[in-house]
Amino acid sequence: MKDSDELLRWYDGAKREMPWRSGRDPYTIWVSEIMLQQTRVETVRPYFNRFIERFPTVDSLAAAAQDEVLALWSGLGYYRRARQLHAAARQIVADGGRMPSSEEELQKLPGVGPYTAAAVASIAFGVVAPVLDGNVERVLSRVLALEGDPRRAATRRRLLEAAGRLLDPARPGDSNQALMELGATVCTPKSPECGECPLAAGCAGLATGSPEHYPQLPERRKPRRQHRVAVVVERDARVLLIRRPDDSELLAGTWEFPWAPAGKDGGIEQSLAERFGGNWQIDRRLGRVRHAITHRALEVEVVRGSVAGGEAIAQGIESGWFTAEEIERLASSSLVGKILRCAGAAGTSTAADSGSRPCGP
DNA sequence: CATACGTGGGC
DNA sequence: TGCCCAAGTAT
Repeated sequence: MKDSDELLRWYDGAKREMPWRSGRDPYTIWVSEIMLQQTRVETVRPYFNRFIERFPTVDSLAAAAQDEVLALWSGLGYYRRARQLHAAARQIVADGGRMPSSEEELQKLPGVGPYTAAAVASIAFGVVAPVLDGNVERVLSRVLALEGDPRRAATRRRLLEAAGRLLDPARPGDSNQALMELGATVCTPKSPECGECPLAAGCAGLATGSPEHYPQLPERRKPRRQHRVAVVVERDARVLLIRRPDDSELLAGTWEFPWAPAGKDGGIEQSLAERFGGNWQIDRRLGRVRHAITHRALEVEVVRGSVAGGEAIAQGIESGWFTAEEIERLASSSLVGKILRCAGAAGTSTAADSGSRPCGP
């Protein structure tokens, strides 16, 4: 039996149930593929369900405000995906409302690269196009016992060719998903279960005796650590948030507490004044939130504060006073929720008198 | 081509 | 605790 047949037979018996696998609506599949970028299936599942319930069609997504889209994305990470998904939906509607069906058209959408274009084209439209994601890269690096960094362009071409050979022209979408599912559940980064693998017979990596040796990924750079002081300013059961600019490199378009770099002696109030205007008075009582990001780790110390001089937030910086309910609905960074719970502000927690006890994860 | 982007889970 | 990893894309 051909490898592609073995693979599909295995997939038919071993595939996991996923909400986006129930239908073949291109919009739904597109949304799922964007959410799944660098994100585990189990993490995506609840976000996907909430998102599709609120935005069941391209038109409903295109008609939404960006803040609401970001709020539904809150906690999922890589927020650029949400903004680009939203922008792409508006682009599609402006062009007539039909989902693009070819790889070439799909890849013109913001946030859609080679992987997502091939995934949507094959799964939703039956286009015979191989995908190359992290799973496929690992599975085929092992099958071929490929030495060297698999992310080099030349190597990727070879992997894509191998993926194409495993594609069943009658079921390209299932073939692609089968290879990814295999990587996610059997051909895992550590301790692969080669006994369960439909490709084991022809796997050169397994034949070497140490399939885990592949793929040979380059070392990662260590993240740098940043220390910040975030200020929870509360007034009439509302808290002050600042909106990050859309072109911000980090957490663009999301709301956050006013913050300043920590460590400058006595300079927090001054730093805040320079950044946001107004006279800041800070009551240093609250705890600490650790916010880890892949490439930067933030150690956020949370303190209470107040702003003298009315709404003295510098012009040009978008800011607002939010109730806990509004934050629940609209605030788009999960760090805001963490800090709010830590601070016990606006009636969101019973930890209001947590004193200087560190809090957070 | 290297780097940055977020977060949560596993060991 | 700290490190690795996960259905990639944009710059």
